[in-house]
Amino acid sequence: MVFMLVKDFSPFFTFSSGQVLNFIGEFKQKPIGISFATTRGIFDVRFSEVGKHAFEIAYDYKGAYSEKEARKEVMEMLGIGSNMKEVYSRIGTDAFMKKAIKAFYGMRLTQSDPWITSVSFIISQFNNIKNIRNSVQKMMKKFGKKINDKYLFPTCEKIAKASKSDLMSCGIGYRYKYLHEFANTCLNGINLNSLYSKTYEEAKKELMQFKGIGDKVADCILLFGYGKGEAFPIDVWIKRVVERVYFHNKKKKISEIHNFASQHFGDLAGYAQQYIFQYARTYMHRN
DNA sequence: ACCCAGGCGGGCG
DNA sequence: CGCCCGCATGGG
Repeated sequence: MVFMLVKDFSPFFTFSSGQVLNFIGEFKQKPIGISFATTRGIFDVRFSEVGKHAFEIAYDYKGAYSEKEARKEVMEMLGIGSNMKEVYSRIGTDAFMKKAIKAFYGMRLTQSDPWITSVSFIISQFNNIKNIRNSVQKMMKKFGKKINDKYLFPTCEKIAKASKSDLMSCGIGYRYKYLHEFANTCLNGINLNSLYSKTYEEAKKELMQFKGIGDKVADCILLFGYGKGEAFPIDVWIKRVVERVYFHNKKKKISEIHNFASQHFGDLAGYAQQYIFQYARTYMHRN
């Protein structure tokens, strides 16, 4: 069992925000524990509140990780490597952002691995967060290796070789063809790890070659799977709010919103996006 | 019985 | 380019 103390952290906001879909267990206002499955192991994490926005984190793990790798994995998964004072001072540059930061203080950007993130966000299109999590859980149960009472996240080989009816039984619907093709290419063609060293633009271009990965899903993968902080996923909510708050409610093209995000938030655009998204979902309505 | 969900691909002008 | 349409499925 390993312990860490983390400040400016809210496990509840971090994990109820729809960045990570492969954790096990429900989140309540006072979270006590959570488990993550990767393709290599299971992490059990517990949180104890020790002060305002401060938590003691205890974790244990099983699987093919050295202690050092496990620690890095946990830090990435919880997003506890960032200096939030600095993040907030750089994205909190106007009244709206300050309000969003105050409302979700301690929400971190998390990072899972590229394969898990890609699968999750290919399923996410034209879907809702509850369904996405359900599908991910079903895939883990159906195709993941069982460790005690839990399941690993399935490897790309498992998904590539799954029968159509088995994969369809996870409730992924018409996205089956996207996921099937993606898994097969990951098995035989592209190595997802090769995108770490590419620039944001290059990596995005490559991801968007896949059917089922468009502008928004590619940005989610780059942000939540590769930690490329300048990615700014634009879904219907982000588009609406940015137009409303920053453009006097005028319609803007996706490319114009990307330009705005890049100029306004730079390499912290992804962080800004997460706060805008949560604030919009929680406190604003559709029109 | 409807309606909606962190979009995307394809077809059209 | 911009616009428009269909899309599997589960939950409210």
